[in-house]
Amino acid sequence: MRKQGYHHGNLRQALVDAALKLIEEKGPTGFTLSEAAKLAGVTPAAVYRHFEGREDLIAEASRQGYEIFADVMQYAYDKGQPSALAAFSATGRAYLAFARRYPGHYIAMFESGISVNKTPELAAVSARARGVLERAAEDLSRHIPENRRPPAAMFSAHVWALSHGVVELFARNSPGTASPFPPEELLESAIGVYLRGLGLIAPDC
Amino acid sequence: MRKQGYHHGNLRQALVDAALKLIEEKGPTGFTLSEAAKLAGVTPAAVYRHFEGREDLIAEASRQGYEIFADVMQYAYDKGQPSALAAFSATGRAYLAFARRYPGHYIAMFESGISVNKTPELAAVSARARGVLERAAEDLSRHIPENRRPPAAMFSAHVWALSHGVVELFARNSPGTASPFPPEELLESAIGVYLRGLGLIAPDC
DNA sequence: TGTACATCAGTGAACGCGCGTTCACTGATGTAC
DNA sequence: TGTACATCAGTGAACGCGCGTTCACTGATGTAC
Repeated sequence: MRKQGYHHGNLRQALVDAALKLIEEKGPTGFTLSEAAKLAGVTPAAVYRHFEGREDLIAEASRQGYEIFADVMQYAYDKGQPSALAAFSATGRAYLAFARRYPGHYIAMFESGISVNKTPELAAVSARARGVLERAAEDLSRHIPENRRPPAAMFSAHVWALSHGVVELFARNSPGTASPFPPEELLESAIGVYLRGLGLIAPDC
Repeated sequence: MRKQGYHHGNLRQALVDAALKLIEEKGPTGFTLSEAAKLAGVTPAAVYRHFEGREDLIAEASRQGYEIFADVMQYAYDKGQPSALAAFSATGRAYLAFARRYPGHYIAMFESGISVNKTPELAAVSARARGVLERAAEDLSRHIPENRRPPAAMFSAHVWALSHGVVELFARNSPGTASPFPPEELLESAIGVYLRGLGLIAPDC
């Protein structure tokens, strides 16, 4: 995607990529329109040919992140089938894997302060992602005796929160809160204990 | 703490309070030195009589937060004694309660990007807080048969991550990720399932 | 194939703004005698 | 109790900076004939 003359060729995506890189490096705070433009080899004013402004650019970065995120979760879910348990665990792992592989997207999605309701497209794709995890939870909840089955939405919220917490606290170098365990192990073991608590896997293994 | 004349009386703390209020309202991004000074009824330059600069002010806000946080956790732990289980659950609940009651502090501590190693005092008090949760986890882990007991540090990391995730995703109005459950219930139920998974509470109740 | 022209995607200069920080200053306070 | 003076905690003006955004412009591209 090198700029070669007056016209860039694919400036829109180049700007998104630049934004993602900057967000990853400096956080959503550190990201500036001007710097993203510079990184893409273009004048700040050029950005306005493709986006309404700074917020709009971040929103697009976030949208692309949710798109990947939803795909990744869906893929993990499908791969775990037909075992509801395997599908559920896989989506949890996929969450963490996504956060580690696409940190810029992750930050744009969850830490940039952009509301998921900023645009209809963003709302739709984030709903799709949440939907996958909720479906996995629902499948799983059918294996629990009906009378003491907690709502599936609660399941998925639990795992979502757990995954997000692990990412924020332990998968970043962030607030010095180093853990003696790698995040993957932490999440895996937590989900293991959790599923045992639901009576979905054998008590000792 | 009203300013009455040329001298303020307690400007240092007034600035911290102003910073906390602004951080709570606008996030760590939205917080500016100048605005905090204005809120305290003082010229931006006056801030430099009490702090080295913007970062230093945030660090102090964070430090005060950790101080309260550690106290709250300690109190919860003590109150749960002598039951290791009660003490452990109480610290988890205390985490969430703190986040809800002191949102400005919480954000300064965990979302402002200030490293816990910024100053020795900050490092010390954050270690104290973490220590309480780790001790609660250790007490609890003694009730698990030794041969299949996971490390206590892992426990506490799990609960810490879960609590943080619940706060970030569901206890804020933030990224439109509304949940049909109140955060307290979410955390309580998740910890319940988790403890059941550890075999520490009865399978069905 | 060649020319005229519309459309598009960039430029570059300029803007107003609020930021963090500095500096010499001055008003208020407290202490020594 | 009163005066002189050191210390302290503020002021207010100024700075340089980089930001997001606007505007009239111009160079490149593609299409019609």
